[in-house]
Amino acid sequence: MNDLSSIAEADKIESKIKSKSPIQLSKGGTNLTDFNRTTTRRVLVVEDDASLAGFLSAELQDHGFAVDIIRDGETALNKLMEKSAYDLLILELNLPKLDGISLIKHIRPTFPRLPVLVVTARNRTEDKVAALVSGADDCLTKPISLAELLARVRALLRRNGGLIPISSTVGDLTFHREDRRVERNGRRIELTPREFALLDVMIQNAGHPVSRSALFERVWNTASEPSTNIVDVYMKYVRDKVDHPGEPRLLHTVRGFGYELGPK
Amino acid sequence: MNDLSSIAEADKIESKIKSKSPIQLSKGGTNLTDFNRTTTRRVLVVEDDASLAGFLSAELQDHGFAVDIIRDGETALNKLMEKSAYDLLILELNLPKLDGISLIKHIRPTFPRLPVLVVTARNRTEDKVAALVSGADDCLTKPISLAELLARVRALLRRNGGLIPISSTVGDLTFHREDRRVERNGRRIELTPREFALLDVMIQNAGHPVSRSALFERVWNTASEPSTNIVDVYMKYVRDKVDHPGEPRLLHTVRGFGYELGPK
DNA sequence: CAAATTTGTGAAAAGATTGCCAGAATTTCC
DNA sequence: GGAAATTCTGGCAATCTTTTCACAAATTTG
Repeated sequence: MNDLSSIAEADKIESKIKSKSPIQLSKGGTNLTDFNRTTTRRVLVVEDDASLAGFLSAELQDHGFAVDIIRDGETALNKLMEKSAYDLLILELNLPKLDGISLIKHIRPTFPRLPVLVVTARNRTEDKVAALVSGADDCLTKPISLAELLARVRALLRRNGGLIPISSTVGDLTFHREDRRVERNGRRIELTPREFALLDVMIQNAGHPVSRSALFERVWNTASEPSTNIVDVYMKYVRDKVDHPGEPRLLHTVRGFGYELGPK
Repeated sequence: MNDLSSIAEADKIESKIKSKSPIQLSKGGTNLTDFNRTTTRRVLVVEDDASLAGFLSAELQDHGFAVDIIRDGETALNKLMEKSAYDLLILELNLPKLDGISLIKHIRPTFPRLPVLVVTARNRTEDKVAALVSGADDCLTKPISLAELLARVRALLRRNGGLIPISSTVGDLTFHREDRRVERNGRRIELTPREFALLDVMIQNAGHPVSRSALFERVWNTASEPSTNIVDVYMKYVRDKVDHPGEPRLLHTVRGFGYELGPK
């Protein structure tokens, strides 16, 4: 498993592969957005068409995911129930033994946060709606575009944190989750718990703007909007510790939206 | 026609539209702060039964949607063609002048992605099938359950996974709705909230001209006509960032009407 | 071609958002 | 309990965004 192969490199491969997309997508996406990931995301593909399953599996593995394939709904349900080790479920709707929608309904109570990406045939939009109504998180229509698939898989994994890497690196900033150690350029950065949580969310979304409300929800663990400028204040605290004068800035403002972490 | 069009803002529109004006039920109030969070979704209800139309409209509005009601198919078609200003179409099949299925067939070529939710009477499964075949995205059977209606409307409008794609590509321009990222040719494009909303509407209507008033309605979230050249000014801002000198132009002027996004 | 209409451009005023600070409230730790 | 660290609030200043308006440029019309 070529786990550590940087995703940016994998994206170059992507552009070589002829896209099976109906729409011509831009060349490769030029994704500088996923920085070094140090843990593997585990994906369960439940798909009864062998060739599509093979395609999905190969592409996802090329992009650094660990993939298991199961061909029918019943086996998938058993596997999920006995082993809750997946970060994402990719699901065909027409499945032998237990259809996709029933499968979602069965697993949702047990795994309320597991991201489920549904794959449907074209012209079956009522299925699509039914899937979303019954608890799928996202939906793709055949024929599947590789770029779109990867974009959505990443978006889903990013949304609720997915599987959290033990350590991450953005530019010259390293972030060690388990022992709460943060360094930039060898210099140790001491963060308070909230500051750490804020930088954690930024790290998990490195290269992507994060909205102020998303930050508030995840760092302050609440469902409402911030009623004060608390997010901004903490962003300043973290900035003061991370971005020293003379160093290139890592924490950028996205005006009217939120903040973004990344070299620029 | 006992229109409820007692809303002041409707005045200007009435004078401009030649045929019978639809009931204007959009709630006014351009709130700059909330347009960033959640753009108000605009729903067109085409329903000939006044009481059902009223019910739908009231409930949808209570849940934060802007709703217009039209009572016959022909007027609906005109309104849609004149302004591509809706995010969702809710459609009765039995309509005066132009039935629902014909309406769908007429608008699909122009609005390939507009979500259409059809409402049918019970015991008319052949209608249901016909509607789905001819391009409807989902189907509800009377009597309508409110929870079901809202669930399906939301499913259809879901930014990621519904019918509106998480990211779109036009030529070498890629647009990531979810995380507010826009790139052309690998070059990152930073947009202010309004610029982003404007480009979003253009992207959703790529390949088709969008009228100036439709842009104003959707980007500025209002029911009236622009009283200044604000749309043109913002189009220039977006152009300056998207169409750099030397690159093929993507944002074109459609004289006397509005603008169109697309390679050409 | 000139007049009329429509669209593009620059600049400045008005409006909003974000940065920053000082101090108050809360929690943690001894 | 008290000191220290952390978290939070509110306000003002700096910065950026939005809007308006006057005029220039482009296009259509007569």
